[in-house]
Amino acid sequence: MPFSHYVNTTNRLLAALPAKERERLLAQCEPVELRFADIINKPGEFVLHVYFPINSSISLVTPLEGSTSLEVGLIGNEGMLGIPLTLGVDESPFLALVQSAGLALRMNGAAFLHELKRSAALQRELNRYLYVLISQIAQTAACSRFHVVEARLARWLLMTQDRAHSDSFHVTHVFLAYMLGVRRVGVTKAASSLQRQKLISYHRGDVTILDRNGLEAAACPCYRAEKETYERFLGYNRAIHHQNDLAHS
Amino acid sequence: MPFSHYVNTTNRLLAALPAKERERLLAQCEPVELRFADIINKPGEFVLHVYFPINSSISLVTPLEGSTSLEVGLIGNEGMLGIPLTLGVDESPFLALVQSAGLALRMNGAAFLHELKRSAALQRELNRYLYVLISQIAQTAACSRFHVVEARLARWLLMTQDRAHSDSFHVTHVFLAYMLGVRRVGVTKAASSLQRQKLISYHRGDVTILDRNGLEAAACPCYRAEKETYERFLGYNRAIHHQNDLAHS
DNA sequence: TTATCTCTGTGTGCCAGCGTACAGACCTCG
DNA sequence: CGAGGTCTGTACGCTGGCACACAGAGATAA
Repeated sequence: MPFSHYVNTTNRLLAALPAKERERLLAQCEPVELRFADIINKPGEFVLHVYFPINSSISLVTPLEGSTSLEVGLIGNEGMLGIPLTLGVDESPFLALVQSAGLALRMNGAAFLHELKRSAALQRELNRYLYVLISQIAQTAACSRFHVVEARLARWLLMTQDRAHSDSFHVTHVFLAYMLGVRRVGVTKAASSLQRQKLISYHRGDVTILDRNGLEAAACPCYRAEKETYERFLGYNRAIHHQNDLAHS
Repeated sequence: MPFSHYVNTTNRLLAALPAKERERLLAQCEPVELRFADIINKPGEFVLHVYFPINSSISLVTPLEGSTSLEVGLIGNEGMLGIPLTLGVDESPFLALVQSAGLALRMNGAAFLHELKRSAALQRELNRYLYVLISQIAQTAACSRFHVVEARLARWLLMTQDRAHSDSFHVTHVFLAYMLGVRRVGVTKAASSLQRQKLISYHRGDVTILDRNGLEAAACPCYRAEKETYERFLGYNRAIHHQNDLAHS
């Protein structure tokens, strides 16, 4: 089954599961095409499904009184949307919207909970992922408090590129302003600065990363910090350890 | 045993457990006196114990490169310090320090994990608490991004008062600046403004809340929002529901 | 009492980001 | 081809918080 083979290597959370449990989950997933800026979940709404992104990414946005808001988390193929379910809560505190279009696997919430009960491996994976997500939210909090727009924008672009698995993707200045919690004008300034430095190029929403290293230099240290956290707790090395653990048990 | 009777009504997380499991946990806890500004855990350090605050409170602080930092969470008698353990991780991403002095119950991490495995009720409680904590971190992120110092300070004072269960507590401007991620001077300005409005009074670190309602009006909406989240997911009403659930089962 | 340390208050210049407004370039569709 | 919508660039005055510096008042200990 080529499809299943394809996807089980692309969502890393699923990929880290023992084959049997992974197949059981995949059998209950349906592939869905996520479109840019689609809203998957509103704050306070029931969570009906969980999503495992493949090459798409999903933003977690905290609403605030008024029209302001702030992205606090970003979910790509390293994770899952629908964490509240694993915590025994059936609603989400966040607005979840598609940040870069692409493929994801969707699974019914009740079915997911049923599988979660059966699979200790899945519990373990999700727990670790939750730890990383919390770290990310906290890091983003400090970042958005202290760092200037240009550095935050650079970080955002890098994180999105990592999750889109592509050098170019679609995103407008208005959308970025919404995510970063700044004015659109602020994004325009920062973006044109990055473009002048030949780190990126864009035209009416189509952004291309030209110089990844340069962009990393322009980004705040949060990008590196976050990446290290991911590597450390969800990365390849850990997977090796995990295999060893299994071998010993 | 008067001590055990006293404490089991004061940490709400423990109080929500069935008597048998609560007693088992309490038997393995030791009471500790937490002193102002004591550091319980540094980022990246091993988590050796979990803490259930009684009338003390503990801050979770995200460190950033340089000397800057930001408080992202606050733990009082509604919760527990040591969440990473429940996620299968033995270190914390945060600096945990005592924000208001008082009593807490401390338990060995390994013993806690052992009990956690045995007690479905404890798992349930901690899961819900974790959900609330995540909401709080995200709320704080947006708050510190958008709201002015004076409103944030008011919020902070209210949250601390709630957890200290007392109208006055000890905290200096420097400490507050550290928590709020601003300059000490900024705190001095905001605090003297609140004092001019007769909402609080302070002298060399001893703060007293004079007008709680006024302070709530001066605080950003985040305070109310957060309180509602707590009530909703950890509060009394939920406890009632919980009792009903038990009765039906 | 005196020296020292801690805590709080004030002042000055600076800057990033804000709110608002407007204009030009580009795209799409009738 | 023209009309209307979308995306991006620029300008202007404003303000909250920044860095830095200094001063005075209260606490503490010799």
